Amino acid sequence: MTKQDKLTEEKIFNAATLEFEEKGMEGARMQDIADRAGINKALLHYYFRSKDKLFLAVFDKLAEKMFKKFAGIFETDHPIEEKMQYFFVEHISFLERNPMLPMFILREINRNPELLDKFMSRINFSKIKNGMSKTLTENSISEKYLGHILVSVVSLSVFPILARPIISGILEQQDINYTDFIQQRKEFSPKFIMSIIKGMGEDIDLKNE
Amino acid sequence: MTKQDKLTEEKIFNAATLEFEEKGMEGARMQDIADRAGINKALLHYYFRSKDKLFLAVFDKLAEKMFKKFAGIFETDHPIEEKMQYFFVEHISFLERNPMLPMFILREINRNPELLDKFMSRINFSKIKNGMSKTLTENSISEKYLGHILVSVVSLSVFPILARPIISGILEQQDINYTDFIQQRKEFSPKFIMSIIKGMGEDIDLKNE
DNA sequence: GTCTATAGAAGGATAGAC
DNA sequence: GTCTATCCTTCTATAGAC
Repeated sequence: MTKQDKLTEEKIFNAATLEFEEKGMEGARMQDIADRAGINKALLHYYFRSKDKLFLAVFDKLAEKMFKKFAGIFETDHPIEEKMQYFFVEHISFLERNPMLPMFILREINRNPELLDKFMSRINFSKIKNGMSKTLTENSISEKYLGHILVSVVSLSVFPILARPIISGILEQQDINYTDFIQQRKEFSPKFIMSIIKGMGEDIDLKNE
Repeated sequence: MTKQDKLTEEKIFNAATLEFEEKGMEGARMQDIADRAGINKALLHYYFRSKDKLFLAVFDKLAEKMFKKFAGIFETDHPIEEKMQYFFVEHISFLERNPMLPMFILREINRNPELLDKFMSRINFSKIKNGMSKTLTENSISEKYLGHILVSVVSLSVFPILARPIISGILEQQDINYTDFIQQRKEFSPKFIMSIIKGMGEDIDLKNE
């Protein structure tokens, strides 16, 4: 493979990534990808054979990107409070730079459930699990609540990005800026999670049974 | 309009609702809608003129459905704790019966931002705002945190439904059933929100400034 | 490796008979 | 009001020249 090949393939792949991420498999057009890459439609097929194969390559890269960033943040060895502060700042900042990523992943898995396997193979859940279970023990919370804490963490960071247009629309009615709102959430969300964990420790119904 | 007209139009509309909700504007096929309604493609155009008009009618109905259920739950006049318990049970149960609804709304607004206006016109935010601001005052929390509480509430109820395939996949690895998990969330989520509100009241950084 | 031209399939929309 | 047949556009994919 020559230098020129690599360059063209990369141009195509990057163009396809932008196009698929924004419009999804069903909305993306091979012509638009070619235009974005500054080449011509036939070349797409020369390098990737079909739209489906091109899409799968893009999905795989974006699935890895989504999870790599996510898991990496959890791997630190700090106390839970700092870990949460670090997580929300880093993860929400990441999502601000990649605002289409969560919608892309969820939309495409919803469209074609077979993609879930591809996505799951990118996930190494044990790392996250290990990083968190110590924290739970310290707060005398049963491990069976790990899932509920993690889902809450991800909900609080991802949903406000997913629902940006709607949230933005409602905030505007109150003269609040969406971007400002998101900055505030980087600070508030870890406090919210700490409150939840603290509440779990106190609530007899949620404590070790 | 005869009785037969009404019946056919209804059959078409219901079939279209199922089809659009599941596959979205770009994934839905007029042929599939016709098949589902047990009639033929030409009749779709006779009643709704175009795919776009049919889609808009469906979107409008589903936007109303989504918000009606949502706001209605907030309108009760009970103390915050009961209100939250009621909200999560009712809203998550609603989403279990309509698991595609949140993805549909978010996907379509993301695809075509013009739909946001249509959606916003279905929202009467002041009702919710009034219902909640009394609660905030009682807990000596500034009204400027209303948005953060509401977004957190919706995040916790909607995201676990949106991300069902992924969450389900991860839970399976731990031998946990997704449906059981969701039942638990009906009980836990209001506790989480109460912890957050309580934490706000105690946290000097989040208190009235 | 890259282009132009075009084949071929799919899907939305309409004409016209009943 | 409902159907069959068909048009027309759009889009993926390939053939073939350079």
